[in-house]
Amino acid sequence: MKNEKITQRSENFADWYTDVVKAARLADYSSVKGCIVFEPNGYALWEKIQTELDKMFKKTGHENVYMPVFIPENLLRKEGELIEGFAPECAWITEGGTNELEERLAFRPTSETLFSDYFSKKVKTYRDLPKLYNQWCSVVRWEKETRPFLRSREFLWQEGHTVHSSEAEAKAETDRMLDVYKTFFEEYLAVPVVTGRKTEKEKFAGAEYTLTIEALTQNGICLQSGTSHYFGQKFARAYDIKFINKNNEYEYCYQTSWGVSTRMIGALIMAHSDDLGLVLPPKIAPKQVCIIPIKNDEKLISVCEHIKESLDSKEIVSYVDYSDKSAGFKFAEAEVNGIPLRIEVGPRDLEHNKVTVVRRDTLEKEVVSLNDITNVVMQKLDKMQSDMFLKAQNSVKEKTYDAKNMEEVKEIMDNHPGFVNAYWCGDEECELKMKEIKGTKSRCIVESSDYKEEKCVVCGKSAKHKVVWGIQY
RNA sequence: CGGGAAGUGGCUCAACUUGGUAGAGCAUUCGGUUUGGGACCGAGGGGUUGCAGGUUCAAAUCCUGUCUUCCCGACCA
Repeated sequence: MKNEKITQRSENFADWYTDVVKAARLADYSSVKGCIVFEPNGYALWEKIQTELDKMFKKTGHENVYMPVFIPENLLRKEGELIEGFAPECAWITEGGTNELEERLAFRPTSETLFSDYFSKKVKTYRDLPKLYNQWCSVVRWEKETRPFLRSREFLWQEGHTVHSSEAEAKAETDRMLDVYKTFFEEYLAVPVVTGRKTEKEKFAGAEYTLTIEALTQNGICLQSGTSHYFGQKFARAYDIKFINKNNEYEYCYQTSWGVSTRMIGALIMAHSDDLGLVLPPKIAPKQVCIIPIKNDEKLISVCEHIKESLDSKEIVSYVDYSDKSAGFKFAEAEVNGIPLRIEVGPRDLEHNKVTVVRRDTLEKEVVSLNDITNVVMQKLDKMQSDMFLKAQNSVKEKTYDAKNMEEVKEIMDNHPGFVNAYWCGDEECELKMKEIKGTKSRCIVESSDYKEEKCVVCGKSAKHKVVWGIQY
């Protein structure tokens, strides 16, 4: 079995990725440079991700809001580090209708400024705090090199923005949301992640610190998949967000923001999919089971429909493939689209009151009794979800290395890239030297202390941090 | 932004070197036979060759510009 439309991973991983995106009809290129069309399969996946994440946000006390897509230039410029970080990739509107604008408007690259402006009007006393908001929207960043889902000029995401009355509470929020992301990635997407703090060089423009979750692709490339930022009082000072505390004194608020984007669809594809196409974990697959009548025969179709009804009653999302294509075509179609389970209903099995169930991840076939089908499906979906996570976890373990010096780092990155654990002195110069090895960057600081025994992998001086390094997409 | 490659029916490509009626496979539509790994036979439809200029009796083909995409690099939360 081989899908002729898909380049094999061993041949060219980058081509394989775009082939899977197209063959599974997740997205296609549009006529707008650097922007993709989300096709029904891709958008359904995003909707499923949204639904599950949104539940988690609501459970942790967040409310959804919506801010404008435009940001007036002066508002964007109030916080110096932010604009410095984002200015090179802002898109600007200079005309409205037939008139040139007095002040140009940026398409939001991120909404800290709008939220801060809003908070400054709404927050008066400690009783107004905290405010825990989230918005689902798209943002625009004028990227030079783009790839479907991984980096595009307009992309969909969620950005949480919260404002608190104490440092401790805001920091706890930053940790909590990183944790929500980690849980979501591991339990729903079945994608293992490494978590930690970004270095000064890699942190979000305007943040005091940035926490991150980092995923790894099958070919050992790192994907920054979600970030949670602690702002301290930086934006509060720039946008004048003050409240009266319990001592009847004015105090600047403490803020956070956190976001994940459609890039996680890229992470999902690169973690699980294979040479036959998309592979989706059952908990995030918009369609979990495909029921295929081998022939276009009334009797077979009626059995298919009975199976679907029974699965419906257990809230398993299934569909019957009614198309008049050949059986082989339908099998291949379900595979390329990453439907977790396929049920083949044909006369041969049906003589013994049985059907064939096939798992997408392992392609394992099992002939099961029609009476047990719903239970078998539920068990298999559960098993598949946990197997996929374990498999991905093993794959990350295999691609995680320790390095003591630059030669070791170079050997790893040249031959079999992945996560590299190495100690670091904290000096940006050393970080830049690492970059000379195939663009290796710090992914995150996993633990810090003033090490005496451990030496910086670059300069050999005493280390301050244990850092995970990698090549990024 | 630098280097490289490419844009021709919906898709993949041929014809370009040497200018002269745009062609194939897949997809699609209709009819029939099929259906347990991408079915087969027959008949049809569909292209002002990315766009804009120029050269020429004549341009998919030569020239200029422009847009888009892909790969490598730089940049990038």
